[in-house]
Amino acid sequence: MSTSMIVERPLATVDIAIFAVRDGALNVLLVQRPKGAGEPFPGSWALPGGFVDVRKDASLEACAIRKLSEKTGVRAPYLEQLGFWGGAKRDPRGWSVTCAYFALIVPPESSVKGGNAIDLRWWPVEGSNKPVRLAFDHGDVLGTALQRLRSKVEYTSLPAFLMPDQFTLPELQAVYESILGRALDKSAFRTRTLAADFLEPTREMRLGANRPAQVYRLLHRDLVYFPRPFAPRTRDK
Amino acid sequence: MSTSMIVERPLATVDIAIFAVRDGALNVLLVQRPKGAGEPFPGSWALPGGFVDVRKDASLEACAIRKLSEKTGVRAPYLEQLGFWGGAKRDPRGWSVTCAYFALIVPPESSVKGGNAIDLRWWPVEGSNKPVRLAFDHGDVLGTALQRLRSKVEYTSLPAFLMPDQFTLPELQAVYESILGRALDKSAFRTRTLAADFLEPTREMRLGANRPAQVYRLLHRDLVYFPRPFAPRTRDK
DNA sequence: GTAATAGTGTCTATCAGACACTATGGT
DNA sequence: ACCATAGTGTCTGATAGACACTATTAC
Repeated sequence: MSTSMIVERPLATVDIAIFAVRDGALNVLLVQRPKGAGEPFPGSWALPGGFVDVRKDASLEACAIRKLSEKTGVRAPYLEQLGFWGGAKRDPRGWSVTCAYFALIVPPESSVKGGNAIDLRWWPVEGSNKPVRLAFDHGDVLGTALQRLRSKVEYTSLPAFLMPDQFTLPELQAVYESILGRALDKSAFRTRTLAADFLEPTREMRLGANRPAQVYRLLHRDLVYFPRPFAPRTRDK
Repeated sequence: MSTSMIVERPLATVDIAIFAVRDGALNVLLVQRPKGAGEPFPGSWALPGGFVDVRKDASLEACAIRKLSEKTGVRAPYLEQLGFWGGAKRDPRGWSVTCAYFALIVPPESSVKGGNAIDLRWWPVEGSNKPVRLAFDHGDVLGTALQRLRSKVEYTSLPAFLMPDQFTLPELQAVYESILGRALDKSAFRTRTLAADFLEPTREMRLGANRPAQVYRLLHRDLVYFPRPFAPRTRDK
């Protein structure tokens, strides 16, 4: 049971499924694997991430925040644990464990070139399709992340973290609808959202070719759970 | 970015929060740390677990199932991922990651001595108190496990996995109530539980000093989500 | 019968969905 | 005035909690 018994340690990586809304559609950020000799899955797309650096990183979360900041420049994302995947076969280099995170960000205005990242690309998550065949078991990881996202959208304020600082209720509703893939009733949406008490009206109104909309901002950065999920449609006439 | 760059790998462990109901109360299984020289937290109680064995274990889940079987003899527990904890400071032996699982079992009739485990003990989880000061950051892990358990009890069939093969509805309700720490309405409980369609009546009745109760068994081993959580009390007169 | 618990029926408060209605800007 | 979208009011169906009621056994 002592450390000396441990002959071999698994590889340890951190990977992040980073989501953002671009042009009204949910996107995930992927990175292309290097093509050097001995690299696993050369040229394939993968979730951003990599080995834990036991010198630089004080914790797994610090590691995730570092990687996310390196790739996107975003410093305060919504970040939660997604899960872990570990086994002998998932990485040809050996027994490996990945601790996967789930991040929601507001996409940086410039392209996502916070660092040296030219092999970085946003991929739309259309329907339930995976963007491409991903490296390692990242297809599973991304699938789990999408499941988590869609499930939490039913009963939490998650999509609020995909919004810019200022937004209107119809804009927020559109994001809910685009992730859920179905329309929601305006009245019910407004009632439950405002009752959940995580939005604060600003003094501004969003002007357009119609009646202006109240602009809101987040009151705090906590995830709020609604008392019930959106009900499945009852009257289907 | 290649493997050769990795000078040091973190330690990788798997730990399991194993819960069971004993004498009507929720218990967690803990193991006492060995007292040998160089051992971290000698004599402290900890969650069962230990290093991943890259020779024996095909995956993290296989590792968890192996450890659980070694400690309890139970082969088909309810098992889900709980989360991961990793950092430089949590284990004095070095930068370490633990992948923590969450298991619900029916306590073996004999004491929990499936293996060589004499330093193994069930601890009641009274109120929200931790049983003792635990080794490593296992207090945090156990706290998270309890939170998860209590939260899921509000809106899933989780407690069914703490029941023996055959049980009655009042028995199941008692388990819900003991985990939640509050009474539930009998009628509402029956309606929602039976509507969720994961119980199958057997031909047996549980006899006692009163009207016999229908005995049920699980229809399948999937976790069922109720459409809503138990509502907070509305009429509090 | 009495005690005790299992199980049912009924009422009501709540609330989300449906949907029609009003409000308010641009053009 | 007309359009388009923001925002509100009202009805209704579904359902969980409350709680009283009935059912069935042991004694």
